[in-house]
Amino acid sequence: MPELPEAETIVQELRRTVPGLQIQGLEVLHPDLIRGAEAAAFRRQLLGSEIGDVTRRGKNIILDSTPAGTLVVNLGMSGRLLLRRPGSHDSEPTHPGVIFHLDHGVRLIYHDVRRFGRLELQTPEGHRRWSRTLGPEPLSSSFTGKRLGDALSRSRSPVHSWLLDQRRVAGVGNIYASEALHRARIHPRRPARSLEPREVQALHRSIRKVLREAIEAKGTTFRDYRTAAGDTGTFAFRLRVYGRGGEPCHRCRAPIQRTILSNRSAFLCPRCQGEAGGDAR
DNA sequence: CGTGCCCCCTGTCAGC
DNA sequence: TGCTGACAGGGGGCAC
Repeated sequence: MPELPEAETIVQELRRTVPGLQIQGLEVLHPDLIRGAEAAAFRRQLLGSEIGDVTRRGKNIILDSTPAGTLVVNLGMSGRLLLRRPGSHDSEPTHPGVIFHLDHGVRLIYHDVRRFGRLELQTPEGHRRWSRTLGPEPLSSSFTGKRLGDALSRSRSPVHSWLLDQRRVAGVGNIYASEALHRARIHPRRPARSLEPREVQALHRSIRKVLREAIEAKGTTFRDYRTAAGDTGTFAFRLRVYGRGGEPCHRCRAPIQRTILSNRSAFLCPRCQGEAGGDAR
């Protein structure tokens, strides 16, 4: 569910509150959410630690905690990281998984209906190793059109599936893959290596643009995603293809199609995104 | 190694 | 009013 813009939104909100707070209590209500260690060890190491910087890698939320290590939170499909201050009038979450009790009565609640999400405490060395398995950050200056083109040229996968692979580019998921390909006018089934140089450049630009715009809108809420404050993101109103099967393309009015690629839905405009390639229009 | 498919889990909604 | 099946922002594991 949550992709880079949703994780980034949560990080920005957490940064305003949690750095400097100590973990006074920790409830692990669903031990199956804890990766890489027993829930008891996870809890023991984090108790008493102080949360430092909050950052992001791809779709993952990273909380430095001293001396425990690096806490990596992946939200899966339905995960939320909710911040609750004492005296909050918000209703209690229905599916809490892990609750961090911080200083001053502040609670950080990991909430997840489907429990596809994961929390993992990593050592500095383990964290570096894990980070190296992910592709470049698409909003960083090191993510260039040339680098994208080189990587695409080594794969026969449909470009939509390629974009979902976190080892290629970190942070793009099903919504923004469909959106970026529509903006770049590339059919999602095109083999990655078949893209022309100008199509690679268009895709590079559209990935960065759609991610930036979605961050500005605090992400896309379809059903489960919420910001740390519990708000919905507003980018759903600005989606051009995702979730719009049968509705007219905003550009050419042709009906948007839904198709299946490696068991995930991909949305496209069959007229704007010709399967044969950029020259076939 | 790269690629495709199944599965993890719960909730919601459309169709009968 | 149920029941059943399809589907949902992700990703790990396994077979080929």
